[in-house]
Amino acid sequence: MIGERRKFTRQGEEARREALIAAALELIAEGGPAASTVRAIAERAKVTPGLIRHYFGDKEGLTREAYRALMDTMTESNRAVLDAAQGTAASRLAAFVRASLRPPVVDPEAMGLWAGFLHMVRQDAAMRAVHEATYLQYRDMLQELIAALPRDIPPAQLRRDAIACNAVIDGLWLEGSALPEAFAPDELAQIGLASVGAILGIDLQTDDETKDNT
Amino acid sequence: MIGERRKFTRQGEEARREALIAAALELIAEGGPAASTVRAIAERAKVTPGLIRHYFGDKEGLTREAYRALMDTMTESNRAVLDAAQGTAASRLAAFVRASLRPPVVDPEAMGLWAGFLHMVRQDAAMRAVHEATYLQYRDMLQELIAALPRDIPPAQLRRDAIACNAVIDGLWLEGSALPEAFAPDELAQIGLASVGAILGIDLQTDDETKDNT
DNA sequence: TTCGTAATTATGCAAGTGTATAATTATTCG
DNA sequence: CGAATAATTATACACTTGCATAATTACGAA
Repeated sequence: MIGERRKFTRQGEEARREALIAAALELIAEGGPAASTVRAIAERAKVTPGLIRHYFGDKEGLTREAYRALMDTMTESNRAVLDAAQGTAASRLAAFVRASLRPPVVDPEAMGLWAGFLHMVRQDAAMRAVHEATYLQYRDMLQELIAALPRDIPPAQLRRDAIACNAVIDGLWLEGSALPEAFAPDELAQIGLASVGAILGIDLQTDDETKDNT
Repeated sequence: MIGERRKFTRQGEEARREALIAAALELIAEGGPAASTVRAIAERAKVTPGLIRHYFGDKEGLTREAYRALMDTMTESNRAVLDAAQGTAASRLAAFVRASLRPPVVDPEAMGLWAGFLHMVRQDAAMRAVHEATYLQYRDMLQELIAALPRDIPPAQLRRDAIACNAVIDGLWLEGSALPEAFAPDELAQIGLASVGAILGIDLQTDDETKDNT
């Protein structure tokens, strides 16, 4: 009578998959890939390691799906910001940039998560495809916003502008997430707006929406 | 007579430390932090695992010193580019930007290395200090170059300009390293020059040195 | 209620991990 | 040439990892 077998309730495929994916993402964000062991994942998902095999085949399968889920969430969130943005083309672009340079997007744990997956992305073709798709989706949203601006530029320039704006935003996001206390609150967003504006030759800062865009 | 004890020659502290550090860096670059086990490191350095303990105390000690060595090399290399750059302030800045957006700086393995360390940086205070110092050194070089430009701006603006230019360069470096085949050769450098120029309000592209700066 | 089945847990295992300790050997110094 | 010593290797160990397989148990259907 030493070991009472653990009680459990059946929660169905979807709930379990989500719980395991969420657990894996949390662990990678907190302690890097090394911290996301099958046992740690199972414990956090309040489940036994065997379920990982049952639902995902093996740990790599879970990791792949976790990455895909993460990227889907990010894209979805960006899309929501894009759709919610109102007003002129410039103010919509400004809102998009601002959202990318503030919490919860700028966040040390989010960056840890991103970095944790980076080396897997380099070695796994399937994951690299997901990464590339996500990157291009973001850039396309940006390009869409840029194209709507009242400017007169050759089409070839559009791609370059989008790449450049994407890069500033990425760089600021990275630095703000890696060294959070090195920047004043909203300093990143302001620099981002100024830089994107300068690159595109328009003014994004004297827009009314500087304070909030709920 | 089954096991002949392995022959060896004494190579002194410095050589062994360097070999072990180089081995650790290579392994992290190739396969991420998980690939840099004590046994793999020792094998690549043509040495036995015990030497890691002997020279670095433990694996974490080696990892710390490897990171420090990597960062020192990067800073040194940037410094060399800075010192070698000739001509007007604008052309020196252009050379600096260009060097940061071409191989061997833009390189998938270099990025893998950088990403591999990122999560350790978040958790280890000593490594975070090294990271912050390296980042600020790079930004200061940039700021120095920017300050020398023939512009008339308030001093508060200088810091912001440096942060912004650093961010574009970082972002372009990242994207070029993560998706090498997504960009034409030298496309990144051109976009970088155009963007930095736009942010600073000067022209960096019609400079003569566009082609080479050996 | 009973039974079948799929979801879930329990157990076991081979391989790999970092590190401590002991054994050896190359080199230096007298 | 011989002895001392530090550099290097060898061995051992406790722990962790991912995964396979077997045992159970919750739940739906008849």
